[in-house]
Amino acid sequence: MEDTATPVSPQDQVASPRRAPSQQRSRERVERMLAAASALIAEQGSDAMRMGEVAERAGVSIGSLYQFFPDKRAIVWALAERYTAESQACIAAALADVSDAEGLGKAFSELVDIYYGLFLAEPVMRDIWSGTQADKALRQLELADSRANAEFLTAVLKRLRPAADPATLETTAFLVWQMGEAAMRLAISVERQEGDRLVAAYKRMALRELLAE
Amino acid sequence: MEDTATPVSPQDQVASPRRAPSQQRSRERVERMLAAASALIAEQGSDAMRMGEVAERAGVSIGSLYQFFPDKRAIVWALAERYTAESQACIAAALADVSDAEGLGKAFSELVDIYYGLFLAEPVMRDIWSGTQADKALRQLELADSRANAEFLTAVLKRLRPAADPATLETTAFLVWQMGEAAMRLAISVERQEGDRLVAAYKRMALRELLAE
DNA sequence: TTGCAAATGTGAGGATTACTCATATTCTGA
DNA sequence: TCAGAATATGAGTAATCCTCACATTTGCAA
Repeated sequence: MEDTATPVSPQDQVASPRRAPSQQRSRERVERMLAAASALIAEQGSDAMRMGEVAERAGVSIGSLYQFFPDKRAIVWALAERYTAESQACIAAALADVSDAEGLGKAFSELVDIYYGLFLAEPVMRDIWSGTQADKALRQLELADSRANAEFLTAVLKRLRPAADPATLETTAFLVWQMGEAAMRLAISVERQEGDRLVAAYKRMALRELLAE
Repeated sequence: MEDTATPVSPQDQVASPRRAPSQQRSRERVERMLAAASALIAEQGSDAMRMGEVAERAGVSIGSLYQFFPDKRAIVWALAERYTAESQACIAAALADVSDAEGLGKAFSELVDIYYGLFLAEPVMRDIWSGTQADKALRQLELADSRANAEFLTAVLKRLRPAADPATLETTAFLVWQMGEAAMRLAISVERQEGDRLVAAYKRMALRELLAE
């Protein structure tokens, strides 16, 4: 008795700028809007962020905000996109020239530390990735990002274990990466000391899996 | 000023019934409210659930709803609490008499299958645990639940590996359990086939960790 | 039974907030 | 120079959570 599934329900749609700023003036204003949003998220969390407050702090009208962002989530999404783009390059570089088990262990361990440090230090990043499960657009972005990152890991695994089934390696890499993100979220939501222990435990667990044959 | 002492910080406080129903009549009505909420969540998700709609479907006024639930999240929380209470007993039973590695492997594998099946079959459970990251009260409930479940696992590990450091075993069990919940959420958000593979990969990974020395 | 306090029931309306739109202003290119 | 595109504005709209003053029902002691 269900309706025929619509290909894309409005809720799932990824929000993109309603109109790309083409003039220098508007580009600067959009930057101010994002900066204001970022500051407010750091202070209160994205849920408590009010559109009127973003506009006021950016020194623009509420109408201007909606000129470039179709809705509230689009602003958060735009910020999230920047983080993923930045981190992706970093991850690619760290894993690019890994060629043996020892190298993987070292690179992976460092990556986890960097990520954990980022989560601890960047309230905006923390907030955005916490809300990730609830917001479908964000969830899709995170999944896409995670798949991309997992591919770097898959590439390394294929070099280290050429005999293994490629599909299995892909699944393993994707799972390990996602578990890492979940471990980070968990770690930052408990006491710092326990968080550290959990991250360390994750490292051991992940490496055991990555290096198993 | 208020005589009713409510020593609570509004944001983080776990929402409990504003007033426990003491008469038979009101208990039945509260049940109807929860049933209506459950149905609506199954249909549209808890985010799209409207308080007015819950009241209407339960055949009560909006005021009655707020007589027993301080806010919208409290309804979701009440439903979540039931699921956790139910599943906890099931988990305790499954792990209670595990005494060797083989038994753990079997019991754990079955538990994962049951959980995965539940997530796939129960839209309400799926929805509630998806929103878990965003809602602090829900997150706390899930953490508490997870710790409780991890304790059963810890007890088993202590029996199997009496020489190991207890604190390490506790961390391992908690992490493995949380990773399991994350794996479930991941698995149900991708294609069924990939989800199955991810759950299988999680099983291998978790068991390798649990049975390692 | 009767009376009364406590428990419960009600729904119009207050308050907040995301978002729109008619209109005004600024910019760009020919 | 000037038409039209891009941008800016903010009062107003709509949706929705939740309150509150008042009505009704229930439990129970006299």
